[in-house]
This record gives sequence, structure tokens and C-alpha cells, in this order.
Amino acid sequence: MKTDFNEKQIQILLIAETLFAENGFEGTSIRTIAKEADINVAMVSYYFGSKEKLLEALIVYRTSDLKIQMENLSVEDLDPIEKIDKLIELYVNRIRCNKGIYRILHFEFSSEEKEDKLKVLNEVRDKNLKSLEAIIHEGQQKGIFRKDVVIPLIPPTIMGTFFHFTMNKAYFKKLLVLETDEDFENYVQTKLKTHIQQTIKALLIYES
Amino acid sequence: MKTDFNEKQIQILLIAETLFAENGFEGTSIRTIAKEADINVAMVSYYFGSKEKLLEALIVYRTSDLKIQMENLSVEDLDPIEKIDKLIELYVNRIRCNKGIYRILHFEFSSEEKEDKLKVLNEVRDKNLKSLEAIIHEGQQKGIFRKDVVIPLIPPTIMGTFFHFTMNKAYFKKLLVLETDEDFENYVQTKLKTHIQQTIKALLIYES
DNA sequence: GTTTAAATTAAACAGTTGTTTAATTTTGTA
DNA sequence: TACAAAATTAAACAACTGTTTAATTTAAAC
Repeated sequence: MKTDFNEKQIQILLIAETLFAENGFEGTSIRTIAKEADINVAMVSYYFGSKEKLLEALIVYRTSDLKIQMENLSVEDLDPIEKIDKLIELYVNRIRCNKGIYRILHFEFSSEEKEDKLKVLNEVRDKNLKSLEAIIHEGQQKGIFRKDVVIPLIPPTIMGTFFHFTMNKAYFKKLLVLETDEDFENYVQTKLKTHIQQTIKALLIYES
Repeated sequence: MKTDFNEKQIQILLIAETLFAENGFEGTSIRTIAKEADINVAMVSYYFGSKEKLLEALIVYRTSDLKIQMENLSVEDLDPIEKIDKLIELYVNRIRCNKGIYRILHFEFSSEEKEDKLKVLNEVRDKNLKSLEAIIHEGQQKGIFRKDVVIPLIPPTIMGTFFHFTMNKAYFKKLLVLETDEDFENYVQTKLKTHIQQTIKALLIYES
């Protein structure tokens, strides 16, 4: 699998990322990409082979990026609760900073057929889950966290809450009276992040 | 706004719903719909005016359906905690039974331009939020629930968790060793539902 | 400067798209 | 039966789709 791209290729990939994220894969034509990137239509086929392969190249390019961004924070000198806070902050920031590709992955690769192509993405997910597991086990050993949590269901709550909120931007802007896009962006980074942190911590600590 | 459709129109709408949900709006051609519904291509334009208007008609047809499905359970003789459980069960079942249209709404109406078209959907959301608010306020008055919860962020956690899980079906089937689709479906109705209920209850009850 | 490979181009390709047309069939009504 | 409205059809429309071709320009190597 090719993972190195030249400047021109990266330029195309970045334009494609924006357009795919905005209008979807099917909703974006090669001609639009070419016009936006100020290149000839044939260049996409020349460099990537096909539109489908362009998408695949984009996924490869971006997910190897995400892999690099990963950190293992279980080694830090924090108590489990602080670690959960930090991990969620990491989650939120990673998605925020990589909106485009996350949106594309979310939309274009939600069907089963395509999903097995995403080995790199699954590696990222597995690594994240491992980090989370380590933190929770530590918290359980210290008697802070309850022992009957289903750990694999926690990332869906973190990611799902974030996605659902940001994907219904217009609705929540109106509901929460957030005038500008900056207000919204700011709300996500503060209140929404805190909400997710509180939710997960509550789930881990609460005794019924 | 037209809300009554004849048999033929409903037949087309149902076929369109399935295809839009499976392949997206842009990924579905009128000719495919026509073939699947065993009608002439021109009939879609004849009945609905355009492909775009067909989608709008589908949304209208389905969301008025959703509106009917709504119930107000605040009046029931249950304690707030049980009401939360019930409300979440209602949420989960409603989405489960209306997979198609929810998927379409999720995918096709996540962009800001289109979102204000969805007055009916917003009414459903507002009604749901009101139900939730009533239950939480009752719980707060009885001293069971904490008073610093941001109520509008709870539906995103409920819906988001559900969506993120079901939209990454292949990944979670593998992760949780769910062999068949029935196993998955069953997991959603039991374990995932319980997880969401526990999460929200913990958030409402937990004292930091 | 010549040669060779890489990059870039405009044009053409064949297929699909949503939509409209005009003709025909079906249906309901008087 | 006769008439009018509604439903249905095949065909055509122009615009757009992803991709390929063959010619031309640029760049690098010798």
C-alpha cells in the first residue's frame, strides 16, 4: 500500500477531502475537484487511477496521520479520573482537528462492504480502546470505578455524542442560542466536552 | 404542504426510502427507483415533480408518521428513574423501527442549508426534549437528580451512542463476536439499550 | 544539445443523469 | 356510448459522469 505522495498529489487529496466532506463522495465530481485544485481532469486518473482509488488514497493518507497523532497516556502520573478527562479531551480534539476525514469516514464507510478496507482505521480504534481499557482497569483496581461496565460501548458514547451534536449544528445553534460559528465551536470545546467527560465519569463511578 | 399520498405514490416512497437509505440520495437514480418499483421513469416527475421533491415528500410522509408515534409518558405513574428507562426504550425502538428514514435524515440532512426545511422533524425533537425536561425536573424536585445537568445535551448522547454503534455494525460485530445479524440486532435491543439507560441515569444521579 | 521519462493538456469516449415531450392507454363520469 | 381527465408509456433532451487517448510540454539525465 502506497503511503507517500508528492506535493501535487497532496494538493489534490486536500481539495478532495474538503469537497467529499462537504458534498459527499457521489456528490463531488472529478471535474469539480480538478477545477478547485486548478489542474486538468486527467490528472486525477493519472495520479490515482480512479475516483474510487483517490478516496482510498485519501483514507490511507489521513489515517496514517491519525495513527501518528495517537499517544499512550496511561503512563502519565495522573489518577484514573484525570486520565479519563484527558483521554476524552484527546478524542474530541482529534475529531475537531480532522473534521473532514472523520466526516468522510462517517458517511462513506458506514456500509458493511467497504468497512473491511479500513484496516488502518481499525488499528486506530483498537489502540484507543486499549488505552481506555488500561485506564479503566487501573481505576477498578483502585476501587474507584465499578466493575460491571461494558468498555467497548464507551467510545460509541464519546464519539456518538460528539458527532450527533456537530452534525446537527443548525438545530443546536438555534436551541442553545449560539449566534455565530465561533460560538458553536467554542461551545463544543467547552460545554460539550465537559458533558461527555461528566457522562463517562458518572457511568464509571456511579453505584446503583 | 401536501401530506396525503395515494397507493402508487406510497409505493414509490417506500422503494425510494429503502434505496436512499442503502445507497444515499445521490447514489440512487430515478431509473433505479422506477425499475425497483416497477413503474415508468416519468412517473416520479409526474407525481412528485422532481427527485429533490420526492425526497422532501418522503421526509414529510415519514416524519408525520413519527409525530403520531410520539407519546407523552410524564403522566404515567412511575418514578423518574423508571421514566428515564422508558423514555430511552422509546427512543431506541423508534429509531430501530424507522431505520430507513432515520438513516436518510442522518445522512442527507446533516448540512446546514437543508436543515431548516425540516420543521416537522424539529417539532418531533422539541416534543421529545420537552418530555425529557419534564421527567428531569420532576426528579430534581424529588431530590433524586442533580440540578446542574445540561438537558439539551442528553438526547445527543442517547441518539449519538445508538447511531454510532449501528453505523459501525461490521466493526462492533467483530469486536463483540456477534456472528449473525440477529445477534447484532439482539445486542442492540438488550445490552446497548441498557448501556444507554445506565449512562443517562448515572449522569443524572451521580454526585461528584 | 540530445535523449528519455514524467507531467500536462484538450478532446473525445461511452454511459448515466434528471427531466420533458407528445402520444397512448386507462379510468371515471354523464 | 361518448367524453374528459388522469395515468402511463417510449423516446428524446441536454447536461454531466468517470475515464481514456494521443499529442504536447516540461524536466531530468547523460
